[in-house]
Amino acid sequence: MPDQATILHADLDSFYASVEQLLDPSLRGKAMAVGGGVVLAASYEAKAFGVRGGMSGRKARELCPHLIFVRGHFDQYQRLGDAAIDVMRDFTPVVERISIDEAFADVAGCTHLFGTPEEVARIIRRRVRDELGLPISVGVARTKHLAKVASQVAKPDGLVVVPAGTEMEFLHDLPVGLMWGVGPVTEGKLKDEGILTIGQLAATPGKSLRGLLGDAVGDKLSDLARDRDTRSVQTRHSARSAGAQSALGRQPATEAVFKPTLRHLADRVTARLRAKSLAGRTITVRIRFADMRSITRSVTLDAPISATVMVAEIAEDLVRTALKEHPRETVISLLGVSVSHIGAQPHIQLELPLGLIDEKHRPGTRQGIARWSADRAMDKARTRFGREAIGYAIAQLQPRSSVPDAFRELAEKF
DNA sequence: TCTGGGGTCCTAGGACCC
DNA sequence: TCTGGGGTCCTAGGACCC
Repeated sequence: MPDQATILHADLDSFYASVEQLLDPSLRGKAMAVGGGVVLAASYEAKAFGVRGGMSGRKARELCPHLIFVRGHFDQYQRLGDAAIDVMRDFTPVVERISIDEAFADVAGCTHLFGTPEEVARIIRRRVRDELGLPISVGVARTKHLAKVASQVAKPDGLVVVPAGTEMEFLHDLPVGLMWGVGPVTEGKLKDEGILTIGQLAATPGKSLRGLLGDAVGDKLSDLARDRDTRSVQTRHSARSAGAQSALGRQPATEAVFKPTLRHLADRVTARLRAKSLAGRTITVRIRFADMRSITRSVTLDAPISATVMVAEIAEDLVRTALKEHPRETVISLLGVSVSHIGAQPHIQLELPLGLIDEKHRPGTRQGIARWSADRAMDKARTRFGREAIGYAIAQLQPRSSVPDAFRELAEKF
């Protein structure tokens, strides 16, 4: 365990909204949001009215009648997010990006070149402001968790350093909701026990927390509240699953609806897997009904697959079976397809999966290989001519979704 | 308050194995 | 006839994060 505060967590403030205010000066200082039906990001001026990401556009307008909505400039988010992370990489290669607008860095190895971690953090903030025109908050601490909490405390547009040795003091009066891993449900359970601050959490016996929250969450929160975070900054990590989903509004739960939708979703997911030479053994579908309750159904094969039609047909079987189990549900509002148990795409798929797949679709058969080859050819054509240039005819019938494709592309970048 | 899309990890019960 | 114990895998659901 390092004994110096060398971990930085940097987080671009209200990122999408800040970019829009950068691109269009007339938006600066105003309550504005990116999105329409749903708020994807809100400016600080809008947040002052209670507008939050994920909120419906209608609710946002109720809270803030003069709210300005703008369509996103998604290519710019990608470019500016990359540029901000690259500023951190100018100091150290030990950078762990955790989203489009957020990253950890460990500067332990570069302080002899650039000064103390606090000085590095100041330079990063200044450069992102000067070179990109964006506000970024930074936390500096001995552990990832502390650095992350510190950057939240630093917002907006601030810097908070937690010197080594002062961690418990820093955490003591902060609300438990600031901890990584405490959401509304956990916060509610803790509140019911009278535990409101991280100091109170640290004083609660681990055994009680395990009983209240389950073994894993109880142990994790015990450790974090007592500043026992041993995670290091990871520069690489491999994906464990890949998925796609689509909200449908209100659609009848019929084959005519779910078949083309699943084909489209399977195509999106498997194209991404094939682009990284990956394949997965477990196919999971999610169905959300009219009342927003959702169910999942999954099947695990003996061998990994990545062919569009194979994933699509398995997904169709799972949905068909699940809908038969819920005959009273006649309306669906969302479908999702996800592939997990991901590993490298084997060159020749010899293992035969059991379960729902009938013989002609097994990966190791000639048909399976032919389909995989056809998908690879299609992927190449798309790379040259664009995503919309080619696709399974049935998947092309999909109506345009409420979310711009550019945002989907962005969300895929992990 | 009828609410988008991409992920990660954990839990609990059952099947199965030694 | 109240009948072990440990481990792994699978499935379905849920909490959480950005």
